[in-house]
Amino acid sequence: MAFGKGHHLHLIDGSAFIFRAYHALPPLTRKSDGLPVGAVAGFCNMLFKYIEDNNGPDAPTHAAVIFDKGSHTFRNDLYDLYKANRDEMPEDLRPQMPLTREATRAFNVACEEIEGFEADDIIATLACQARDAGGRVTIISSDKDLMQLVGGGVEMLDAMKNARIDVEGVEAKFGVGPERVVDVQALAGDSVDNVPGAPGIGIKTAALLINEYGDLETLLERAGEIKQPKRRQTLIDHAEQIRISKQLVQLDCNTPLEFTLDDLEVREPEAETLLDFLTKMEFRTLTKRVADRLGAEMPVMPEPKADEPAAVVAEVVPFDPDKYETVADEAALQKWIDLIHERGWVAIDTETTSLNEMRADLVGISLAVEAGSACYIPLAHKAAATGDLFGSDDLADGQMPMDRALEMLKPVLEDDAILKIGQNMKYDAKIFASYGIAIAPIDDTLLISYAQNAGLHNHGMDVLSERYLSHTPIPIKPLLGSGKSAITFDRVPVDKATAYAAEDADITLRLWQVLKPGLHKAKVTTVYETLERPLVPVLAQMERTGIKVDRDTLSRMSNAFSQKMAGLEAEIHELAGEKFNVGSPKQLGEILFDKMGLEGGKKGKTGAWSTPANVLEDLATEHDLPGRVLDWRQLSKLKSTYTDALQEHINPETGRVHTSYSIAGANTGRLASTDPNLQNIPVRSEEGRRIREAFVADEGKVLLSLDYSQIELRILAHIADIDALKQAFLDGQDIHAMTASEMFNVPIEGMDPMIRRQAKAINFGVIYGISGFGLARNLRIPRGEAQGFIDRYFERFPGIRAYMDDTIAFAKDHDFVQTLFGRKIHTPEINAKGPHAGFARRAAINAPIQGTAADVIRRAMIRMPEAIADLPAKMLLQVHDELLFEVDEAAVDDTIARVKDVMENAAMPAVELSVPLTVDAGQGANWAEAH
DNA sequence: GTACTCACG
DNA sequence: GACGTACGTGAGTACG
Repeated sequence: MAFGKGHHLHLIDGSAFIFRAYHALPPLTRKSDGLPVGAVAGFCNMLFKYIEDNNGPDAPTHAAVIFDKGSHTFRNDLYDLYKANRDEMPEDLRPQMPLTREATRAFNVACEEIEGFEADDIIATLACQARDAGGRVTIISSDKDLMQLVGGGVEMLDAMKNARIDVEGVEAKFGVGPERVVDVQALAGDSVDNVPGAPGIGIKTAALLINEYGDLETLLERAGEIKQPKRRQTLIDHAEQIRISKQLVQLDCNTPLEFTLDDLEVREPEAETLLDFLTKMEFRTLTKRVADRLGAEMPVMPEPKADEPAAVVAEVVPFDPDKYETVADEAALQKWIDLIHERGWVAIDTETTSLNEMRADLVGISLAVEAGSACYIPLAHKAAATGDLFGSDDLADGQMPMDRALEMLKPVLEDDAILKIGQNMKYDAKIFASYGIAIAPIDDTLLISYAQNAGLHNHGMDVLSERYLSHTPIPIKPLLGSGKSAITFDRVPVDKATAYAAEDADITLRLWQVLKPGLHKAKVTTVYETLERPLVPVLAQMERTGIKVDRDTLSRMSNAFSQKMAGLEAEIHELAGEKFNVGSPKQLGEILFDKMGLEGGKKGKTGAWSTPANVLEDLATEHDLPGRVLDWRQLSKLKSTYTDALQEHINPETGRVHTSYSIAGANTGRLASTDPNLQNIPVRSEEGRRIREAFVADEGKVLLSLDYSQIELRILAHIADIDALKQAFLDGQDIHAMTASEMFNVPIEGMDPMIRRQAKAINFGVIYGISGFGLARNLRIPRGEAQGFIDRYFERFPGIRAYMDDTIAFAKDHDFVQTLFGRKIHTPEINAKGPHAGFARRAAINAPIQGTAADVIRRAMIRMPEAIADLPAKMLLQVHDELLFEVDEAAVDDTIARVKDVMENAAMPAVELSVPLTVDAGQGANWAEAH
């Protein structure tokens, strides 16, 4: 029966499948000969999934995969720049192209291509024919160029989002119906295909115009009527270019075909042909799945040799918790250790009783050696006791002794030839360190993602799994519960623990397979290998060392603060004439602005009064109350955040505070310190500064603080290449005084401190992406005056303006900015419109400077352990431009010399800065003295 | 959970 | 012409 009513044609955009497969998978190769087959593997998986998903009641009666063929088409004759901006096809993809055709035929799906025609035109022609014959059509593609075909029984299916696109979908995308899509595209152009369109007109404006004038021809004829002068002129000037653009985007429904719709009838795959092909490609898992599906026997496949790592499994293996093994005895563990030796790598994850590594006890270890192949080794799970709400303290059955397991694993974990892969390896490294195991070498999926994707998204396992594996990990919450009833992992039943823990290792391994090749593609391999990965053992050691904090000092201060606060509170209530919660900005606002009627208050987005310090400072001239509140707030902050909270963080076993640094916390490359944050211990106010007296050196030792002097300004001077600034640094001048001297024509000798202060504010402002508003607020001067300063500054240092413009232009082009060491910081909002834009611009200006400084100190830290290995000195803390050490009194001078040398030369040899980096040193019995 | 406030570089 | 603005963090408290 000829194709007609009741028939349903599926047209698959083959190129789209290929490119998705290519980019989604790591560059896999065929084991036997190294032929690149990653895209073919992904293509086959997608095709197989498509076939499996389409055998229901709405199954297609006809189907074909359509490919492009030849690079020159009639569109190139119309416009020689058509698709001229396309990158060359990647080297390792080219040889896979014929294989995708072969794969399609092997699946017994019609495979069509015509020399000199784009797939889109063949699809258009077939869709028109099928529609005219009264049948239905589904185009499987997300290419917006094909949207013009939708309607009259033709729909699209975006396989990636699994979303059907009908007429309404097209209208949502283009703002017009399918029949006017080409008109909109002709106006808007298309940067992907290099279709010029009308400059300055995008989809939104194009749809607006087409809807107003009906169609493109009418619009062009009546262009003179358009009100907006710029738009009118654009359309008049570029009418011809727009008409050509329309021809470029208009699909051709009259492609000469050498086959008919009836040739595309759906056929069952032939088992032998298909399995032969898959076997030839050496797709083990897919071959197995296809064999199962077709009821055929699994063909014999060449086994990977035992003495070399197996090929990365190319196929997408489904997640299946039932497949994970619980390892309960030595024999089972030995089997896994053998597998690890065969592979040369293993993904590993530890389960413990606490997120705080210093207090955590090991509960179990999970391992994964290939996608879908993972195990969990329970080691300290507690038995569930009947009738006892709190469970038993006895160990559960079916676990091997922890000592024995660690004894067996230690040689593997410390084996130079075996790569240990983890997600946030610093955590696991610290756990293992507490059991005397120095895990190395390592890879860390969190850091691999950070190196290539900083600024785009977070790098936690949940996010990465969703994003790169389309898989939602088993949540931990249901296992542990929350709040008071929460249990620790050792109380989780072993079977549930296995499903959860082994999956984590499995996910980690798959993430590594997907993400690791991306380092090279993004050209950040060096960043990862010199700035991220080596930091893991360094920070692990620093965190485990911790810093001694004197509880009595904190406790005494806390009591003193309490008393002062009580006095202030009474005064405040007296002044207010009523009692209220001084700590509530909402209540305070009501007292100040509603009751007392003071001016100058602003409300936040919740409608409550906002009472930040700067507002209270202004009000303090009017009334006594705001000043008291400011004093109270300072004490409250110091007490709650520092003197009280810090005591909670003193580890009872070590008597020290062990912060945790997140390597991937800040987008710019800075570290972030948590639990507690030791990077924001007070220093600016005299009262707060005394908190630092509680950070002390152990007996017989001294604290050393070494910090970079003006590192960000030096880096700015280098990057922006400002001769005057560079010279000032070379001469060892006071940089703020020099700036003031240049700007205000005053001599450096005997300079008014106010002038210098203003110059200093400007220097900082420059680093932050200065604005008149921001500077005005900071210096508390009128906005116009601040703007005058900025103008004068740029006049005097034109290179700074050039640097800013260049940086923003670079960010707009690339969607990222870079540090001197190649670290990429993505700026996804840089091309956004509206209030985000200014924000993104300033962040883009700041990121290379802040990031380069962060890179420098990272390099210093990574070199430090070796540099001070023979000294009785330990590195304790990092505070962005400062490193804190604890050292025997006798070795103070040696340590200072050694550390200074490492820090001042940290940029070299990778980068030779044109300004010197200088480091100041201080020492004392506590941090207040040392700083 | 979000908003506000404030500590640091 | 109006709007909203210094960059990067973490944490404690109030409040719905």
